[in-house]
Amino acid sequence: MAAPNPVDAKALAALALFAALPPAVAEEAATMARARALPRGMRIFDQGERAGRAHALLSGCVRITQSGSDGEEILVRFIGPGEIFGCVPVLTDGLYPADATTMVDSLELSWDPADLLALMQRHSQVAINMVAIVGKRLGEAQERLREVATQSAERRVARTLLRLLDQAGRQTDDGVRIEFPLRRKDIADIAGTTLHTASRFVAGWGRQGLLATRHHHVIIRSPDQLRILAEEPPG
Amino acid sequence: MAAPNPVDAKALAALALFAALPPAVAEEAATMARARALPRGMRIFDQGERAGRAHALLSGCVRITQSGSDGEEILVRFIGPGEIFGCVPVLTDGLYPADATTMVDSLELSWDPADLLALMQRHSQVAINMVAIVGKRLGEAQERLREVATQSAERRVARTLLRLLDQAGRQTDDGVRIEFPLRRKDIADIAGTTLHTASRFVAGWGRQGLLATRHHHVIIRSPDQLRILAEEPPG
DNA sequence: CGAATAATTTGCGCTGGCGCAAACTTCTCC
DNA sequence: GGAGAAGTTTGCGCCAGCGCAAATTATTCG
Repeated sequence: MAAPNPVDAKALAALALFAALPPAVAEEAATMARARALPRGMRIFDQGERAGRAHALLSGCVRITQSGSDGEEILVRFIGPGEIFGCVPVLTDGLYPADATTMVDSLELSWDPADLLALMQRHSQVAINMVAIVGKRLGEAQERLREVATQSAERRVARTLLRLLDQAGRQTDDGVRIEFPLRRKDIADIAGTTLHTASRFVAGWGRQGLLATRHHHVIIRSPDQLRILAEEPPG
Repeated sequence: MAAPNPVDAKALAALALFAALPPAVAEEAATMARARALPRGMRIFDQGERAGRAHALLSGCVRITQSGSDGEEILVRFIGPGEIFGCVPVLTDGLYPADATTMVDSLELSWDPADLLALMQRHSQVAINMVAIVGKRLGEAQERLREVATQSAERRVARTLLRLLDQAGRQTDDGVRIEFPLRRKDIADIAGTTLHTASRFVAGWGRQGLLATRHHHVIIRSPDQLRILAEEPPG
């Protein structure tokens, strides 16, 4: 299952974690990394499990979910190509805080926690980049928190789609397509509502020609209309 | 308003940011730091403002709030002694993501962003400590997110009090006292509900002798009872 | 291509908790 | 100590959106 080294150092340089660093560092990281091809639907790690590896995604996409003791879950975030995941516990309590599952066939790199830590110690810029990455996610989480606590379900669903558009939107001749396979349940879990409520809004917007769904992919035809729904109180 | 240097290096060593570091580094940070005494109710920085300083709290307490374009706000977190705040934007977009206000007379340290950045570059452990701090907060934010999205208001209010108890609880002969001055509105803003709803629950628990409020301080008489409410579906 | 399966849509009733408003209590400051 | 301000409690009505359940449609696979 594990591909042997050498891992391509150029692929590493594309990670935000290694931005603004000399190529030598990326090569150093490459020698310590392990590459793996992961089939669709594969569980990469489980919430609460000992963090045995720190991960980065080269291609594909990974769903990070967190579930409580009562079984209720939320979708914490989607990981796209070039993003890291499961790296924070290396520096905290050593336990993965969430589940990670591939949504399509994917290619990941991973490191032994001790190796990554050593790399960060040798090259402070790597650690600094990581603060920036984690800090950005913290800001996003706090913004979502405010939205879930104060805004209507409709606005939240609209904002969810807009955010995904930003993260993984690609122009097609039909509109902007979100490059993650999205079920209604996924949208609901990000927006913090139920499958049924999310479906009602998305179906309504589909009827208005604002967006369309094909093969579990959402295509936004008029982002501006959606933006209005996301900003404005219901009208 | 600004006290002149020297800043006490021993005070710095108490910050989580400088944990596991030789005293020399704390002294280096001390020479760059500026100390200020802040009166109660003072706005330290505003959301969206250019991040002119990175902050740490020596004593007192600071409330971090985030508000949206519509004026709705949430209480992101309380900062207690030894915690840093307003440090992440140093490494990201350079804009404070929230408001910070003192809740009591407080003492803060602050650095020029460039100085803190240079310090992190020279001493990777400082940057690594910061990843740990920010990562821990990210985990907490995601947990709150799940709670707001899936649990009843009652459970969330109960959990809010328990979390504050953890962060700033001190045993007294009357029960465990939360060392932050807390209005009902604060509790509501953390729990993600309204003043009225939060008040109903807290008042009810007060009537049952589970807790008491005096001088804007909450005293929990039986944390265990509260814990049951936080865990169990309403019954 | 068609059957089996999975996902989505939609109707309907119900309720948690929000919003408003008013009474009451507690702090603050002169 | 008393007037005023600030914070809290509580009653009441209402509705967004959850939960259940069933029909419909899309997707997968033999």
